[in-house]
Amino acid sequence: MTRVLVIDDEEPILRALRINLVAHKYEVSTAADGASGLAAIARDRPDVVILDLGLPDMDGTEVISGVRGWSALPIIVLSAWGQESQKVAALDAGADDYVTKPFGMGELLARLRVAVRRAAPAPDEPVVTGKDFTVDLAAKRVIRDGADVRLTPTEWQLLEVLVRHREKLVTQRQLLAEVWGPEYQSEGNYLRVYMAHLRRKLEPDPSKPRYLLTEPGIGYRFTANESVASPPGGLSS
Amino acid sequence: MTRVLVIDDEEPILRALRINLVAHKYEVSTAADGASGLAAIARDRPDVVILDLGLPDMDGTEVISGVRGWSALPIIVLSAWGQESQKVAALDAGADDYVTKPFGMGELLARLRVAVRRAAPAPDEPVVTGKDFTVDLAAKRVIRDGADVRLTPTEWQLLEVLVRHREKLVTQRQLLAEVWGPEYQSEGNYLRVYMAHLRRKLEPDPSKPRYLLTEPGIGYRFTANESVASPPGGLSS
DNA sequence: CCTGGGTGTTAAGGGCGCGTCAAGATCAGC
DNA sequence: GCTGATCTTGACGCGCCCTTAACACCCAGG
Repeated sequence: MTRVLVIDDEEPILRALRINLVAHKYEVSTAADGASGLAAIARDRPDVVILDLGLPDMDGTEVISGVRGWSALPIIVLSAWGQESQKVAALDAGADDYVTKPFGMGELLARLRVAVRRAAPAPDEPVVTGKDFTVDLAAKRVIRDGADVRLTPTEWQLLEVLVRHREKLVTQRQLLAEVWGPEYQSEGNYLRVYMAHLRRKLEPDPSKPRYLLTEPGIGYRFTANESVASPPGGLSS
Repeated sequence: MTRVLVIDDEEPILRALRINLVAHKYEVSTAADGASGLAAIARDRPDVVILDLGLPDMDGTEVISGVRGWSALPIIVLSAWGQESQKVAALDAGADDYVTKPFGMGELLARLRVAVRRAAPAPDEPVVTGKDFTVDLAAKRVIRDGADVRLTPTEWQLLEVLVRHREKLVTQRQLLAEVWGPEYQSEGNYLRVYMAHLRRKLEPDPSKPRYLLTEPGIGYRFTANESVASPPGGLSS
């Protein structure tokens, strides 16, 4: 079920949106100001955000750029005023769409469908397999030696981010922001602890990782093919 | 330059759009009806389409679904009427955005930027390859003789700056500022040490650099093609 | 031939990031 | 309220990376 976060301080609008969204099979959560909205995004990770610009505590574009610093999730902006410069500012700050009040619920729902449709471009290979285990992203399962490997929620989130970017290097900041939230970007300890967990559960020899590789000082990389030969020239000094 | 196709049958709107878009550095082509519009999309492959729904020969949603059958290029719909059901139909048919006339040119340009921004997830050329090695900026990976070359964080940052400005000369001050920070602009030693590291790891003959060239007294240059031939004839002065 | 500025090369030491472990805190289920 | 699992937090040792310095080299000019 698609999860929508509505950030708005006007009670009637909030209620109308909630009723309509729930009726169309969305899972709805709400926040009444920008600060709690940002916190809710970091905590709940909704699939799409509907953001009213007329918030009591901060400017709407601040909320947008606060999110865009670490996530690309779709943001649809609502606004009461027709100020064109405000529309331009919000769109350029990173909003995906802009709807002016009063708006028709049918239109908002259609724009919501567009945003969600566009954000789900991953019907490709949900199963990644190494020689020692298989990761099924869609089924959220890891199979090793024919048996399920039990992963805790945090372990799974971390593995999922790495597998989605397989073969690519993912920086520590990016991993921390996507798994723990943007305010944890300096807690490098978490990464080391949970990478150790994953390696103990997945690697044939946890002390010599073949799949979950460390790039010292930068981040981590998940790789399925073992094309890690020793360079012929060597690094000998 | 971003290429925009405008499909509209009203001459004044067409002219206004063309003038504004060209003024903002877009490359503009036009079509006056749905059939020629579809033909133009197939032939020219524009980066984004602006489509007026009020076409003489066919319904706008037919044009949209005709495109969506084989391409995901961004489509922004223009319409004179406020009919909500029409908006919903166009958006559900696959349009990315819907702007109602009369519209402000600033808003349309902002929505155009959003569409282009979203359709171009690869703004930089991530892979640069020489004859002896390959640099993959997106994956943060260097491959030489089929094997990964291990680079330390500083080595990678330095290489990244040089590759981003490939073929261009980068001054020492600029390199120092981008890798070590603006307060290190006089530490010329660092540069020489790390250039030596990179050359030892990447160059076939580190003492005779072919890719990481020194411009004495100014800075360094990364070059992939060795088209720096000396004139064969003897026209020396 | 000598001199000096800019460059290339190498080596050594100190600091820091990484892996590891374990105990306390927090949460979920019964 | 208890119990087990999970998350958080701190400490510690090792290896590697950055820094730094010393020296050889090339070239231009005196």
